[in-house]
Amino acid sequence: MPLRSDWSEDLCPVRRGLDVLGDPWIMLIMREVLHGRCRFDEIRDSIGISDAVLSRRLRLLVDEELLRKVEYRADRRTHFEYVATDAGADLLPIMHAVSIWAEKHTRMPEGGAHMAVIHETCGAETTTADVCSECGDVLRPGDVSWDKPWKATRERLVGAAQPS
Amino acid sequence: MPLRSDWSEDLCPVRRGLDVLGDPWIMLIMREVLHGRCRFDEIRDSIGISDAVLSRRLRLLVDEELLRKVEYRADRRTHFEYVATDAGADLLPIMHAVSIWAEKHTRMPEGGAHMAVIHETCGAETTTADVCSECGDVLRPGDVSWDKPWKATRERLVGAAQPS
DNA sequence: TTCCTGACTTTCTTGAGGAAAGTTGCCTGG
DNA sequence: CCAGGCAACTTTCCTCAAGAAAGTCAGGAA
Repeated sequence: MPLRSDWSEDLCPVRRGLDVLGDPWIMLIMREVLHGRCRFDEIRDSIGISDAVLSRRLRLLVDEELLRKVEYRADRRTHFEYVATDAGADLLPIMHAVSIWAEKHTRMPEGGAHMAVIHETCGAETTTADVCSECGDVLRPGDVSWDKPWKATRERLVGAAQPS
Repeated sequence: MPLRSDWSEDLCPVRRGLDVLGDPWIMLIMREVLHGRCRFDEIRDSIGISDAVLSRRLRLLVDEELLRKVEYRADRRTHFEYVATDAGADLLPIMHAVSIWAEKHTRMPEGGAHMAVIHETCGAETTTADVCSECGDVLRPGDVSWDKPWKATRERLVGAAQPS
């Protein structure tokens, strides 16, 4: 439904999933939100998307209930931010799977390094997508950090917002 | 590199992965190949892609070494078929992750049903993406069947071709 | 020789992507 | 009280990809 063909009525779940996820920006936007970068300009600047496209994608993601748009007040101004719903937070295994695949099968560019996914609950690095390879627990955004040596950061992800 | 922006030099593996996988057709084509539908016209007819786009995508997938194009003779004619490389076969966890997500978070259309992924090695259905939730083995295409009740099929996937 | 088929390539129109500039409403400083 | 910023979009314009349909080409088959 979002871009070209509408596959939301397809019987095969892979196709129904790709109806939403088969766009390169969707996953990047969701990744930023799960990293706590939730404002329009933060997302735009960190992934390098044009205003027009970001605006369209955010509307789509709210329609599809992967994000929820909420107002909040900071420094005496009203801002908007986009927070993940349960459906949005559940994209984490797909991101892990993509990341595992890319580390194995794409060429690591100059200055790159291995990105470790740390399951903070048990402290170990996990090498599988949806359950921790060390302790077997389901991986949820709030329990996981992404360690990016090339940026010298280790960021704990943020999970789904509680439904208001 | 494939469509619009080139993200193949990005330091983040998620972005490098999406450089190739962030297109709805790529995953569908690879799914057909892993199901043993390897010829141009088989792929076209089963996923409903236009000739021009399929041709471009197949060239891309061969360039990126997810597929290999091979000649074979059948019924006294020479045909071409596209077979998965190791990198192509390793997309399986991503497909599983997409399918698990879609079954949980998209509306099941009229006439649909749950698609079970069966790990034939142990005989159980697996509910995780990359290792069998029952026995813990790594899931490889040759050991997995997709059971689609709405088509009354249970197809064993085909793995990577041996490098020639 | 002509027909058919597999595997594309070409043509054409519509619509999405990307860059840049314009818009709107809230808020602050002078 | 007015000018200026800023956040969050929307508009405009140009180029290029998607999708539909028709054309191409080579190897058998009738």
